[in-house]
Amino acid sequence: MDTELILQNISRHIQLDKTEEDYFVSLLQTKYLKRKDFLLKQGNICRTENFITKGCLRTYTIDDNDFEHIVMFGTEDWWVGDLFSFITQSPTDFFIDALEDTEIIQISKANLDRLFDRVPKFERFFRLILQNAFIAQQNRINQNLSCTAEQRYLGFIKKYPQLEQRLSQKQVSAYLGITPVFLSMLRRKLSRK
Amino acid sequence: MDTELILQNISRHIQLDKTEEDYFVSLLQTKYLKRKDFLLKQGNICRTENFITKGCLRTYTIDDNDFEHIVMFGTEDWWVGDLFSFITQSPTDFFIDALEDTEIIQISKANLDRLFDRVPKFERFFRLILQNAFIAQQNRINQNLSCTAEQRYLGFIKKYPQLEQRLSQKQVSAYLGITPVFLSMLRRKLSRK
DNA sequence: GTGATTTATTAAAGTACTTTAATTTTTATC
DNA sequence: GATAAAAATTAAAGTACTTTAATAAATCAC
Repeated sequence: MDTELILQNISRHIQLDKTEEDYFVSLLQTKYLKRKDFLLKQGNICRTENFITKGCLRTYTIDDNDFEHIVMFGTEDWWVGDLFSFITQSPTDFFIDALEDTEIIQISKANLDRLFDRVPKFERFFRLILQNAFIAQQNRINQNLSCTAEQRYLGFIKKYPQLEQRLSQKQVSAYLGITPVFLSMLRRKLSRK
Repeated sequence: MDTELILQNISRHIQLDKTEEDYFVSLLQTKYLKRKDFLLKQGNICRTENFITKGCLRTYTIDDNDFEHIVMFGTEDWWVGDLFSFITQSPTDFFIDALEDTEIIQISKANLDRLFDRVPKFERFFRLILQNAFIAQQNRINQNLSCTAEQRYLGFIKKYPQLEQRLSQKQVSAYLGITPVFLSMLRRKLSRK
């Protein structure tokens, strides 16, 4: 297993000694997803936290009219999963699938609980991860409230320039909360400027 | 200081012995806000986490056109503050003010850091608080993406029936992301049904 | 309690965004 | 490499929501 990226991710927040590092690594599993494979489906229980080492995932819902709404993207160096389902071990509302062939490192609920007991520093690590995610979400809510679709699109490509290249406009529009048709119109308008 | 509510809030997540409880309480301060008083203004640094024992606060931004957008309300038994500013001790983007005369219990950044050191259980407590807030935000983002204003309004009054009674329609509309005029139209339409 | 200020209501006109549908372009599949 | 499938573009008509403005109702301040 290639654990370089995940250990680096962790070392940005907490320092581990060799024993702790080895113990942590012993709790991990690698998983490969082909494009369009599901990591999680609505109604399932989310049994792992997942760190992406390669590829791209999306977390989304499907509404009553069969429209998809993307709550978040995840790519290299990101953690994904449904926290609520994971913590409560209850069925999730979300779908998570792969937009590209993807490689993830997983830790199960039982192993994470053991990890918290044995290396309490990880409580801090997951708190910090969560804090960052919380802040990002808060900003997104604020932008949804205060910005037009055009402003949100510009904000998105500014914040995630490399990600936008990898996504189809359909995916971007499902994240911004507009139709693909309208995104196409926006892009034309912007390119004429 | 009346610490009954805050200790009860904490005991829902972690168990403290008498010494820990006393130590925690020794780090707290009470503050009173009159209606319209500010707890935090854009550009200030958020220096405390705040637990509401009485009253009601709102966290909001003001956009370029002077419109207010409410990111969250807080009332009895809720924690409020700007986490990003608090953690990084950098200037906040948010305003927090009182919609009613309000009583809060505060803990400063320095005291919270001491608390984490001395009673590490509190790391867990704040992680759990944060998890709940994260999940609530995720649901809100999803609803913003997938629901009409009418559906969001109905969802809001269903989720916070008692809170809606205490708020003006102007505040509710600033939370839903619509104009007060349109909310008034929605309410009329719904009442005719 | 009275006047001043803020909030809510209503209507009419305007705009941002959606829907539908037809065509073109790109990507996936065998 | 040919065919099928999915994504992007464009235009035209429709709808959800905003803006403005005028009036009424509720709340605030002295």
